[in-house]
Formats: sequence, C-alpha cells, structure tokens
Amino acid sequence: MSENIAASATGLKKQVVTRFAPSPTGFLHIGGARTALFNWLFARHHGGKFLLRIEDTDRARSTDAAVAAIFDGLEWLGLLGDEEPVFQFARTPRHAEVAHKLLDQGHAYKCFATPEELAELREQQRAAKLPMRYDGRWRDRSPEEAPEGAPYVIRLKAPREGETVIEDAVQGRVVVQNAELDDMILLRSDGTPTYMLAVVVDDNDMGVTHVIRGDDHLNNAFRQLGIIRAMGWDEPVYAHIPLIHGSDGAKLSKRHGALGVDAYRDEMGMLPEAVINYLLRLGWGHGDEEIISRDRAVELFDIGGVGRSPSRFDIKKLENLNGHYLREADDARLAALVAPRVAQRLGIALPEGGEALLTQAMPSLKPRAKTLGEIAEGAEFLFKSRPLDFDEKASALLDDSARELLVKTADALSSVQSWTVEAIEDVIRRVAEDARLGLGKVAQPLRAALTGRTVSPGIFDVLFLLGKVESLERLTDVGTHQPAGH
RNA sequence: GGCCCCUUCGUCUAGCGGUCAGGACGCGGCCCUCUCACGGCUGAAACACGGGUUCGAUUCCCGUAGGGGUCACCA
Repeated sequence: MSENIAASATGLKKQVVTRFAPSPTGFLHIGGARTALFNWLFARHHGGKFLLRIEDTDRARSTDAAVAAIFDGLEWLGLLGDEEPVFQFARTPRHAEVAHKLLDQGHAYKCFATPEELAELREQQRAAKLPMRYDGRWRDRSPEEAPEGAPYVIRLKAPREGETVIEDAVQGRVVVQNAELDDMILLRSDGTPTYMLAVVVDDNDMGVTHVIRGDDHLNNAFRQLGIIRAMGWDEPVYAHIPLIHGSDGAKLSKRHGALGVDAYRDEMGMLPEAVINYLLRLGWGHGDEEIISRDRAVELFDIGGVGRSPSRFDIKKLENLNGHYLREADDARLAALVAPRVAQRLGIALPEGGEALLTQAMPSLKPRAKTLGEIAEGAEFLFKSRPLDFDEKASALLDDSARELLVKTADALSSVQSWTVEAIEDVIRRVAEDARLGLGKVAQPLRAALTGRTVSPGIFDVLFLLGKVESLERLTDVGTHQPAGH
C-alpha cells in the first residue's frame, strides 16, 4: 500500500521528496508543527528527503522575525530541512516565466477587470445567493479591447467541462466538477505571482513527490492541478491531513487559541520529545502504542495510518506525556533547563554549584512534575534564604509541640557524622519511635520547617540535599522563634 | 449560500462483517506511603440518527442531523 503511494505514476520508484512550506506571517503554531512532523517522518520512513520553503511572496505580511521564529521552532523540534530552505520570493522571476509560458501556450489569458469591478461582481453574487467566483469575462475577449496601458492580471484558462479527480492518500477519492473552479489569477497586475502559481512551480522545481499539508488546502489542490496539467508536469501524490481543532472544535488559528511552539517550550515548560510524541498521536495511531520514540515513529509512520477526522488539542494529555519524558530525561539536561526558571522564581542568581545541586536533586524532583515549571517550583526550597517564608498550611503545622519535636530532632541530627540518606533515615525513625509517634507525625512538621511547605520530596532526601548545616539552621530557626508567615 | 471533508467513551485513538467494542489522557475507588507525586490494581464512560445490503452490521451503500474546511490581485 505505502509502496504504491511512494511509487511514481510510471511505476518506477523515485526518491520521496516532501516539504513543509509555512508563510512567515507569525510564529510556528502547533498545527504547522504537526504538518512539518508528518512530512519529516514520511520522508525519513521512505528514505527520502524533507525540504523547507518559506512562502514569503506576501511582502506586506511576511516578516524576518516570523522567519526566525519558524526556524527556531523547527530546530527545537528537530525538524529542520535536509537542504537549505528555499525562499519563495527569490523565485519570482521563475514564477513569472511560467505564467508567461502558459499565456503563450494559450493556457492562460490576460484579464483587465479591476479589483473594484470584481468586488462588485462578488457582491452581486452574494446578494443573489449565487456561488462566488470569477465569471470569465476576459476569457474569450481580445486584449485589444482593453484601454491602452490598462493593468491586467494573468489568469489560468481552466477547463469548464468535466470533472477533476484526486486520489488523496488520506482523504481517498475526491471529485470536483470543473464548473466549480473559476479561472484563478496566476500573476497579479504588479507582475508578482500568486500563491497558487508559486506553490506549483516551486514544488515542481524542487522535485516534491508528496504534498502533505492541512486539509484546508484540499480545495486548492484541484486548482493547482490545473496548472500542473497545463504545464505537463508530474502530478504529486496529495495527502491532506485533517486539521487540529481547539477544545471548542473550531480550527486552531493564530487568532483562535493557537500558540507558537515557543510557548510550549518557554511558558509551559514542555520537552520537544513530548510535543513530538503528542503531535504524532494526533491524527495518527498504531494499535495501542502511546509512547513512541522518534526512531520508532520513523519505523512505523506512514500516510495510511493517518485518520480523516479532525482532532482536538488536549493539553492534559500533552502534560501527561511531558511528565513521562521528564522522568526519562537526563538529570543534568533537566537541571540546565530548570536552573534559570528557579532563579527567576526566586528573584536571585543561583549560587555556585546550584546547577549541580539541581542535578543531584532531580531524581526526587522530576517524578513530581509534569512541566519544567513544576520542577522549578518543587526545587525552590533548595535555594530559599533563611529564615524561610511559610505558606498557610506549613505554619499551621508548626505549633508549640511541633517546635518542641523539631528541637529534639535537630539535636539528634546534629550527632550524625556522615550525612547520608541512610544515616538520616535511621535518626529520624529513631526520633519518631522515642516520641512514640508515627513517622508521618514527625515528617510533616519537619517538612514544613525545612521547605516552608507541606509538599516536597521525601523528607530524608530533603535533609540530605539541604546538607547538615543548612538543615540544622532551618530547624533551629523554627524551634527557637515564632515561625514567620501567616 | 455553493462546493468539499468529517462523525467509536468528555478527549486522542484501535477496530478494516461475527470482539464481553481494546488502549491512552482525564475522572472515581483501592494498594503502596513521611506529604505530594511516581508506580500497581480497579470502576464509570462510546459506535450521532434513519433506511438499506447481508444469515449477521461499529465496520459496506444511501439519506438526515451535527461539526469542520473553503470560496481574495492572502498564503
């Protein structure tokens, strides 16, 4: 099945070439990232190549900042192209060349209708509840009839009879009556190419064999096919993947809840491997497998596994996956990612060796978090300055009898020679036994006094990570003074 | 409005004529336990509706309803 899709129309196999072609009018959003991922995976799976093209022909809306943001996002996700990216605007002469060739061959014609004229046409059609499309008023008129020097656009002379069929690798067989398609503009009156022309020319010149993109482009495919056929070029295999919707079921767009991938990285504290795994599972599945590494994805991924229905973005599931990858991630790597977050939360610069301490603490920090932000929050106690601030629940725990117990505990702890988790545990358990209290009755006040909170890693780990001196000082602070905070 | 696409638990999905309709997230319960997590076990939860085709439809076909996309000298 997949082998057939990967084969060319002549039956000869050629190298698979896919591309991701964002327009730089904003950040790389999550839907675009998934499209890039599917293209990347498909190319890798078939041993082909994956290319990037920046569709910057809309000069008014394209920005360098957006180009940078897109590359930044793709790099973070490990989805950069196999070759230097193509900037579409630079290829304008080539696009114009094709448009004029079409004109010369009679597959296109000059249209002198003004924008105002066309707007009026659309308005009439809207009012009459007719389909809104160009009526072909210059299709068979001679350019001689136009006023001298009047601006014109070049439009494709599309077939008006019959139907166009696309065997889409995802959507299946889709048929559109040619009467539904109007004569689209190829070259604007200022001589610049439209998107429809540019994509087709660039895909052809780049040797793209498989066009994998959002199904909001499905209708465009029929029009693009018109250009391809007029030029006699090879038709690519189309695969229109369903869109990602927001939780309200509407298309995710920049103005509708879609965030840039940088937000998932910076604000939400996600790991790229988690985002990749999540995106992979949105619209694609392989049996019961949920946790899928990049290598495994390359092995398994194919277009045949992509579903036809749109999916909703579910942040809870992404967080769950992120928690999984956090637990799996290297501690030093996480410490480096978390250090600046901790510093920012506390409004301090981390002390010398702070990152090393974070690395050491990571095994007890990361199972308790779903995001890098949560790890940072959990790590705060390691760097807080004395005397600690206590949250409400913590200070409630530190009553007189608790402080009395803490003094005893501090005494017992001060005699510990080698500060190891095991030695600490022995002492604490002994203190609890002596006081005829359950471990929990000792651990909770201890936790409050040492971290200022009622939630933390295991208490023995907390003591160990804090070190003997700092631990005893924090205990003494509480044992001898009224706890601060309310 | 025209055209196109879609429809299995709340969500992501498996299923490709005969299954107790499976898994995951989330949610409830239990276990583990020094708190919170992690982990383990477990429970509730779905084939939109109506016709066909068939011995038999979640699965194939046609409608209906609902949802989405698209109709620029944007991409």
